[in-house]
Amino acid sequence: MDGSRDHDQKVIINSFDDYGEKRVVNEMDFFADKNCSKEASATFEFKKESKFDGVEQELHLNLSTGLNLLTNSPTSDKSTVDYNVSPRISIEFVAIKSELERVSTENERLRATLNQINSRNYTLRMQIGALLQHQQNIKGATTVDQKIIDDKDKRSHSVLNGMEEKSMADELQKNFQTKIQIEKSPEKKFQELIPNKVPKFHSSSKDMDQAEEATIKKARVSVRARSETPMISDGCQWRKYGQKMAKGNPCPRAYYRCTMAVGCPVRKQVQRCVEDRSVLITTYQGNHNHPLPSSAMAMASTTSAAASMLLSGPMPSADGFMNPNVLTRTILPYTANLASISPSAPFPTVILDLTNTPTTHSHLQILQGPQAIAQALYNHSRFLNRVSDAPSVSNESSHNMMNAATAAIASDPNFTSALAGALGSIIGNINPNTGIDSENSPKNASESNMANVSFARK
DNA sequence: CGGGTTTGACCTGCGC
DNA sequence: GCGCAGGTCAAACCCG
Repeated sequence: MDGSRDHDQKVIINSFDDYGEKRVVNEMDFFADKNCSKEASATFEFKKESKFDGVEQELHLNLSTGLNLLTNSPTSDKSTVDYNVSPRISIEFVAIKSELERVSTENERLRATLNQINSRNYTLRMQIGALLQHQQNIKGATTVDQKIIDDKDKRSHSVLNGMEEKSMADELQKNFQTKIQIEKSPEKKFQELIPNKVPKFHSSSKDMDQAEEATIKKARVSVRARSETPMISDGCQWRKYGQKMAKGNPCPRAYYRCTMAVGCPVRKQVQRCVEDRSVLITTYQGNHNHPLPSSAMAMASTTSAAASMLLSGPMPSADGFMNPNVLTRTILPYTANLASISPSAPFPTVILDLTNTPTTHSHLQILQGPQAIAQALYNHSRFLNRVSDAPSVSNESSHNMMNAATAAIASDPNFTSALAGALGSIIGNINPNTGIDSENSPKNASESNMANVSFARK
């Protein structure tokens, strides 16, 4: 984008989108009427030249923000947006509508795929759990309880003879180990970044593996949110198992564990912020070993993705690797503290701060709470996609981001439109009625996914 | 009576 | 080794 200012306070702006198409904001006339300065407003004449199906089209949008730019005016909070759309938009509107239908169909297909994958994942986890339990019983079942479990287990597996059972167990174990190795690799990178915040590692590979597992297990996601209730509703069922007074905070810390499935390892701690009692700090640890209701998917996926992002190690940059604290800048470049990695926490911890009051950036004013998370994740995803080095890492992180945003959006249709609008304003190419970016078709699976979800609930 | 909460005891890791 | 703090356990208690 380039611009120049003439003597009449007009700003001429030319911009180019990602595809090199020229977008011309002809005029930003903040003080056109010098004799009527009391009601000065910003007017954007938005002229867009694009090619659709080989036919050159022009889209004229006259956007009157209605913003009273005078700071002393008592009516400054009555900002409105008026869209006077030229009839020429109708052609493009039809094209957009068909694109929307196509995207919706694609979204349904992806949703079905996602459900299928989740289902398979759940089945595999159950099989692994049963297998590990079985192996443990076989190895050293010395207590009475273990013998009882072992007997029950043997009875339940009586259909299989010993050889078949062993073969299946070996196969599962093999697959499980392969999967674990794949999932562990990013963790090694994480150790290099914050060696002081993870348990001490020893030279032997066995110890190394144990330490890595411990770190993965202990990775935490802390969510700060304003709430008058003792616990924020995240869709899961929790059972309180302890309460302690933490040092330096007069408010007690409550300990909860997930009770949606037997043996679910997820724990959470809830404590009020010492600086601001209205802020509730909820710290999640672990991954659910069971399917979640849609109401719980938003928070679970967000925290899971944040943890994955944390554990996925350094993000690439032109001159090597970035410190993970770059999250603060890349996840949400507009506000400083929505997401960060706590340097003082005993375990690697991502902090998602949802307490931010709206900023002066207009496109962020509609984003609060889960919307802010989705915004952050989307920003991060876009950032990663612009970085060319180490695509495996960036793609993985990006994918996790998008999963979280997807779940958050899908779980709450109320902010779908808001998010779509926000994304449109960020991308800078938006249909004000649909929030659809008509020509910036997603460049990769992540963005495609995001767009699909944004439009699906309309 | 079953499930959830409370609360003191216990365990563990870490710093000195 | 000792003390401290965080985290967990489990018996007692509460509630619908």
